[in-house]
Amino acid sequence: MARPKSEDKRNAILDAATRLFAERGLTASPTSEISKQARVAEGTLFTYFKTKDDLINALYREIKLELADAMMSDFPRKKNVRTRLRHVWDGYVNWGIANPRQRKVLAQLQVSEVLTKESKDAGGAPFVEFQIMIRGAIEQRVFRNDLPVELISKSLAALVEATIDLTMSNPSKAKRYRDTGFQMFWAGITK
Amino acid sequence: MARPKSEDKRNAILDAATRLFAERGLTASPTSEISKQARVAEGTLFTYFKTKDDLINALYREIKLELADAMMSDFPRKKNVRTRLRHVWDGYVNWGIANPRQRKVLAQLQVSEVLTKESKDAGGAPFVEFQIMIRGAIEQRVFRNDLPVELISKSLAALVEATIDLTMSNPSKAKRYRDTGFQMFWAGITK
DNA sequence: TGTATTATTGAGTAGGCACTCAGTAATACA
DNA sequence: TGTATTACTGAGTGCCTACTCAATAATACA
Repeated sequence: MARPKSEDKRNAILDAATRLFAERGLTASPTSEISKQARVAEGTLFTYFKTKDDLINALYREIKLELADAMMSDFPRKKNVRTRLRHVWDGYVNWGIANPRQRKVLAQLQVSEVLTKESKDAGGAPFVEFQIMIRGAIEQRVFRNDLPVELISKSLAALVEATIDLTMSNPSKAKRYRDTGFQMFWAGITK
Repeated sequence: MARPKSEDKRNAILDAATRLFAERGLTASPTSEISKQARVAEGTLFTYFKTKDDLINALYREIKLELADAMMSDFPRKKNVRTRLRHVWDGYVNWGIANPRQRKVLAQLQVSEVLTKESKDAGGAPFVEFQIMIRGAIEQRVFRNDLPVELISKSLAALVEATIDLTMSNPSKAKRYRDTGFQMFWAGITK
């Protein structure tokens, strides 16, 4: 085994990358600066991640996992569809407000050209339970006719994003935006 | 006046940039490659745009203008709100399907760190008429209570984007997606 | 305690990039 | 036609970047 790698250092590197990526963008954040902020030598960064692209892909998976966690923890499996969707909605909104940097980085990563197909698949994996819920609800005719699964999940994501944006620029109305946004979403998908 | 600049060359540069940015991303598209594809010398690029960031900002405005044009041309000012919104919806969807590259580039630009505040303002300007329509409809109580203007415009954009994504991956259902998406949007915002 | 293995360091390297500039060609205007 | 002005060219420049590597230190295990 010899000397083991340190989970702390790995996290410090990912944290530093998150901060820099959010502030300056992916390509304006050199590995020299990332390692400096993480308080490790530049070479160390490359023992934890083979290339900068590797680091970026790892960060993507990490953030997706966190987000899925925020949405699916304490998921009320026994309750009705509306309640379950509302749970997911709130989890997403709260996560976005509490983690603006990760959210900003995620937005950059999703349009970047460096994510591999494997990373994209891995990023979607934690959301399977959510997908299954949607499919179940479609079969039970909870939603309006012929709504494709993707339209539902994408519009949820989209409306949540809009809700977070609004809340960030006017935090005192947080509760109202969260309610209004969800009502809008629910009215859109049900008959 | 001496020798004038050529509108053609300027467009060729912007076109080449659009193609490259869509395929490889902003930062993986060197000015040497852009000028090569535009069939001009690299120096020429810098007589039309002072810096690469300048070029990017100019491209952003150009694309936003095209999009606004697609949404607002033949705008039926006399018809009711639903019809007008549907017009805008269709214009946006059709533009996105017909111009996948520009759409992809726009997505990249919007999260990039190079857009100036001036460019962002300029990019929003062509959509004022749309904003005015929304505000008018709110005053006339067409929508459900207390919907913020931004939530309406952002969710329109978001649902259109989702609709376009779906259509691109399943073109035979184009018409259905367009209808379903809009119905969903309309049901969401009205009471 | 000794040893094999691996992490850590940071100066060094090669490659790529945005941008320049001196020479040349094209155009507007007198 | 002549001239002033400006566009056009592409080799050249200096900076910055991702990544390497030889030396050193830390750890697991016998």
